[in-house]
Amino acid sequence: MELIVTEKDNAARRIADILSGGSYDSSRENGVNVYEWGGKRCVGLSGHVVGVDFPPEYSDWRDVEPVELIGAEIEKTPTKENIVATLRILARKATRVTIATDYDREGELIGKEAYEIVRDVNEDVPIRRVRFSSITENEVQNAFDEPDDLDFDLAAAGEARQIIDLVWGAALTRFLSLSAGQLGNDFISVGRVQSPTLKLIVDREREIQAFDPEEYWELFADLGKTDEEAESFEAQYFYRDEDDNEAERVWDEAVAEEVYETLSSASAATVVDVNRRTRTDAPPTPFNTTQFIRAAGSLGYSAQRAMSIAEDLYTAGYITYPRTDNTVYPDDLDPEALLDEFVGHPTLGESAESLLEADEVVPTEGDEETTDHPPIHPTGEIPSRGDVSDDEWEIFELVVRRFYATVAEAAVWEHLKVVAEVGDCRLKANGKRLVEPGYHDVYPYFSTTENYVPDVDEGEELSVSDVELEEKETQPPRRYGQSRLIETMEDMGIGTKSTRHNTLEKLYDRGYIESDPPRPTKLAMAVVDAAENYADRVVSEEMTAQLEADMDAIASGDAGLEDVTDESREMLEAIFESLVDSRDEIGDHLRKSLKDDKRLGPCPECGEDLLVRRSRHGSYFVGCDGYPDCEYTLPLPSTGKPLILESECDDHGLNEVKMLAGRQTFVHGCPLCKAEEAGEGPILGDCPECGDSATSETSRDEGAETADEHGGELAVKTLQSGSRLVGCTRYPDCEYSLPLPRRGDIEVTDDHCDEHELPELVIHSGDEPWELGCPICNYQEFQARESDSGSDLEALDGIGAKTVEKLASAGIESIDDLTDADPDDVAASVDGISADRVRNWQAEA
DNA sequence: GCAAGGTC
Repeated sequence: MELIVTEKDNAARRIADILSGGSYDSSRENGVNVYEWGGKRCVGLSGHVVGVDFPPEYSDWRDVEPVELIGAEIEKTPTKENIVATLRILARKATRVTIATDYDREGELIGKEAYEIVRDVNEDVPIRRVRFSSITENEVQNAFDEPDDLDFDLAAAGEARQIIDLVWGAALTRFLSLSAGQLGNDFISVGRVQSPTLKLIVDREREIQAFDPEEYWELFADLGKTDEEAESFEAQYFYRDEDDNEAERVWDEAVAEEVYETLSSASAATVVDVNRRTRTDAPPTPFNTTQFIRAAGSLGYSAQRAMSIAEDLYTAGYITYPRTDNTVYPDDLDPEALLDEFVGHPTLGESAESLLEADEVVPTEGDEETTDHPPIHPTGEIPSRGDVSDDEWEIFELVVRRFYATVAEAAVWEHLKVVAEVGDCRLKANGKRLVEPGYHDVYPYFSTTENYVPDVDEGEELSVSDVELEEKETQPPRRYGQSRLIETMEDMGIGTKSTRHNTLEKLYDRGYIESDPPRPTKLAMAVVDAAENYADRVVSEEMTAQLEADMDAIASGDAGLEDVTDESREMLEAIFESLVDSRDEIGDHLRKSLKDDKRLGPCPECGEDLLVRRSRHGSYFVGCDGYPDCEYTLPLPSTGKPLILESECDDHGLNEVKMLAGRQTFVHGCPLCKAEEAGEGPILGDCPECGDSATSETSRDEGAETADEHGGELAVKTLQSGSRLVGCTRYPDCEYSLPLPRRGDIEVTDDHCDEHELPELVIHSGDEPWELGCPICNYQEFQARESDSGSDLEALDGIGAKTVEKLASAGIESIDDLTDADPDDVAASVDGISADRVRNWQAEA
């Protein structure tokens, strides 16, 4: 039996299909698909099925000096047990094994991993390697006709990367985490790819912080043809700077005022130059992963989300493999045949038909041509609108239309630049018009906004109106968005098409960046600081550049794996020599930054810092750094993850808080203001659900360093809406609440309810005070009455059982009846109810 | 519980 091993299941199935002429059988072994035909079996791995790690005796971070990891042995262990097991079973019976993993460096290493598993159970079986650049009939048949051997040097290059990444990453991650005492979930990570990416974000933030805005002025005027009623158009003042370049910004206010005077007092401007030119706007190149992420980003998708949708569309067979660097369609892609698949489709058909009308369909090409996967394009399989979600459809359509665009005509713009003179001041207007929409017709994702400037002749007089002098400030550089970061990573050569979006996600998870576009936390700044000072290499792109060069040397046989990894280990040893002496200093800085990220401002009770903390249950709250001496706390909303904003509350000097919860994200504001607005009134007694006297089993967590240790109490609260209730002081962790009437002053009496140990309440409104009694008893009675009368009218202020009866006599049995009724009619037919009272109820309803 | 790289 011949065993064929591919990198993934999908490739295994397609190769089986090609080699068997469609006549393969499939079965499942340990949850792994095996395709079988005429004495051959084909099985797909799932990328790497073994991983590198240190032996178990190194696994306790506190027991091992991080520097010891540098010289530690490294083991390879199966990470996908079921696949490894299946491979072993099949390999025992095999008389020949063919490795058909992806045609790239990592594919060679994955192939070698399969090779070693096979060799382990079958010493003699011949093992060969086939390489093909895309899974098509021709390529695959040719590859199998001319098999080759595994390239062990190329695989070794990949292994060197694994070792260097693990040793540097693990040793430095553990060192920083230990120095700051951050063990467990909140460890502080460092790595060859993540750290330079983080530095990129931090460097930009430093520029922003150091930015000193400068004032400048810009001047605009509307110009119009005097002889007709054509629309006027906006023109901007400019001058020639020292380098004879056109400049629009005026840095001197006096000069700006002078120009303003000249323009305002002018009655006409003379056209001194008219410049017309056409510009071809070439259609975009085929999608690689990065450009796909960028396009999806402009539709509002995060990098991670875009990739996840693309993976789903790929698995379902609608688009090709989404992880690719390739921007050149392979020879075997027939664009016309692919366009044909869309002909007649209700929304995508028309564009395809128009493209097929061209004499020749020639796709664009990008700069990068690789051999493993084609650029992302539709397969020709089209989902029904109901088969996929709206987001999936939007991404699918984007991929389809990008393919359309790559085979469409260029667009043509006509630019018209007009320069007019007023005295010695010059004004210019840039008009543009899309004369040939070209690919924009089939790819509507780029802006095609035109700017109107009419035809004018040199020497023509134009009217001048609406002269404006605008005072502006230079702006700091903009933060990188997710897609810009991924593009920059690609330019720097760090990460791969498959990992760059995950790296960003990792930075979010580690608490290094927040929000979108991502902003670095104080912790991130401190980590980059520390790395720059002591391990500059790990935050630089050179580490990757050097690694790439070393890997090339290994692959070409000019260097051995050991030479490269030994040298790398020596460099890391040298770094650790200076690092260990500064352990405390580094740890202090990291700890301080971690606290800065959580700090809101001074505690109103003791003056220490108020910090955002997390309870054992995962909910967030504000607690005092002086705990346990100071037990001051404030609640935070239960939805979302708090983000501390730069803005401060004027009253309390606390930073405002935003709650990040996807689309439900909202600004909560100053938590102390919120607590005051919530108007916590007098404390009535223990909360029956979470109070100290509550007998609930889930109420306590021993040793939790949070306000949760104190039982909740019931207080009278006034919400922002103005409605009042009796609620728990531990809200939002405890949502216990009791209703209170909307109007009237609440008196808390000294009498207590025997059953609930709460004070009796009296409501003062109008002439006679109303004894509400214990709020729990009151609520229970209310519920009982409501279930008796079955009417929702009692929910309204001042409607009790008696009023319900009265209203029923007038045919009003529900809130709906009441809102439909005429207040005067009701007052006329029901004794003791005024029209005004009815109007109040209607307003309330 | 560390990295980065595959893949789902």
